[in-house]
Amino acid sequence: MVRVRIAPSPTGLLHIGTVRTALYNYLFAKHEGGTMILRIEDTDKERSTKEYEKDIIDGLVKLGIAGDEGVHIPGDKGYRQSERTEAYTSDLKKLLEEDKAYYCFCSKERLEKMREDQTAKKLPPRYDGCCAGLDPAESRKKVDGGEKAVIRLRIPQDKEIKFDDVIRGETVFHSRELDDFVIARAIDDPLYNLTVVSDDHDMKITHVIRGEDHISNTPKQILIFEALGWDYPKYAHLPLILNEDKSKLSKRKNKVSIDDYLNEGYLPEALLNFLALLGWNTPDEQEIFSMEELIEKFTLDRVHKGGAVFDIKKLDWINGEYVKKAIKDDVDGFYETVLPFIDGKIPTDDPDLIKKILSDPDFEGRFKKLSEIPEELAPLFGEMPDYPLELLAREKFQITPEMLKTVLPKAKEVLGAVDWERGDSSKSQEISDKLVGIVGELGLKNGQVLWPIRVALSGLERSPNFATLAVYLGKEECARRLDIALEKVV
RNA sequence: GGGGCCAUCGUCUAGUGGUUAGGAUAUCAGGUUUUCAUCCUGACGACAGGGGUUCAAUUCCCCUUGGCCCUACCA
Repeated sequence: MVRVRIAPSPTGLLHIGTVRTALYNYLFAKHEGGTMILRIEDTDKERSTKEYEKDIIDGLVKLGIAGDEGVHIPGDKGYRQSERTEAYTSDLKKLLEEDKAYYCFCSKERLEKMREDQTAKKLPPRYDGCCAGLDPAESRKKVDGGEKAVIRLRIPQDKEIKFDDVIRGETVFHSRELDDFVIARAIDDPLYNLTVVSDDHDMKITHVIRGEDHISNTPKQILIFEALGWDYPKYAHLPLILNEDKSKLSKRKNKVSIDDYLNEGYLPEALLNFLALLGWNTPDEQEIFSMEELIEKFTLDRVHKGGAVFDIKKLDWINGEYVKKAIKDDVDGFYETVLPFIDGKIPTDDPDLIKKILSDPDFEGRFKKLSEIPEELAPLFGEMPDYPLELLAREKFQITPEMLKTVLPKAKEVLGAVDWERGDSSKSQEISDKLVGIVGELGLKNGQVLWPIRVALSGLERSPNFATLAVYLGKEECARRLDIALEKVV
């Protein structure tokens, strides 16, 4: 039975990289019919906060990769490391009793200086084993007497540590490259490598799927597993997500918090689809996948080894595809998700009108992100921006003010002859035909008629086309805007 | 410095001991009875370098180079 975990530490908002790792764990677990555990790694009391923890859990639930039946979250069947101190203490005691670990009384200052010296001599910075030879009973007495001491793992002298990475194949480290690293600040204050091992064992994790940046932690953790006499899980190290300059994705160079993307109007499914493709794909040419398809098709053997640059342009494209699909499939649901983005910017007293606009073919593809919607819809609501006569009498189309004096009233007359309810797109063709008819009637060119009409209706250099504008502006507003244009001419 | 990982268009990637090295995105150009957007068509664009192995290497091996990760009493 496959059992995986996603183990974020609550020291920041939910990170894109965490989401990708969570997604791969989720897809793997679901594909294999296994379970996934959400474990909050909050042993660093200085940096961990409840706010971040909440943001992470809520975010994963919101994205749909935690909180359902197969994925346990803290309070449910998930875990919080801060609540497992007894387990760690008991493991630490065992290691101490069996002399697999020892107390170290070295001061931070001494260690720091030692590291500096080693670095200066171009030696690898390693613990010198100063306290390794201390009598355990003596050390114990000193600690009981209140003296401060960290706990270090005793590393085997000359040993190869091998593991078969599911994604990378056999990976070998030599124990000589490691030093007796600290596994706890105190008997009741464990550090990362110890807690991970303790948790992964107690939680019966079968596969550890995590970022490549943990490869070098793996031999350390394996050594702890062995010291404790436990089998260790299978490891799968995922390629990193990269900044444009190929360095590890960082908030200095990119937006990394998932909230930023959600707030900008990227859809959760689009985000997940995009993230899934960063380091994994299918041999066919499919790029858009539903969650069901991802679960069905996801396998670790198709995960890449090389890191992938986070390309926001591609995300925009994928999001655009999802937006189009969402409008076609369920415009009511889409309107609900759009509401927070347009509220206060576009009148929302007539939801049906907005839904019609969103569904209009002329609006297809006009927004890739929900945050772009208010701006795109603005020409249809409220007051137009003021614009100069030159915009109306565009030189490019050889439009003269004299032409406008006949075209604009003609347009008003033609539109006056058509009856339509604001938003009745079935009249779009008729409106269009009538306005295009002016072209032949006055013996002008398309641009000489249609451009000024469109500008008059929108006040903008760029906008949806004249018929679309007319339909959604409504008859009265069209007349009013044509009058405004006419005033500029006379 | 040490250790580890990685290497196909700008980016995400497919792929094979013999292919016109494929797709997507981005960019550019043309078209879609006005603009913008969409859409369609087209163009541009890659096997890091050097050695081997082989009749034949982008593909297998080695080296170099380059990039990245780790090198905490963070996770």
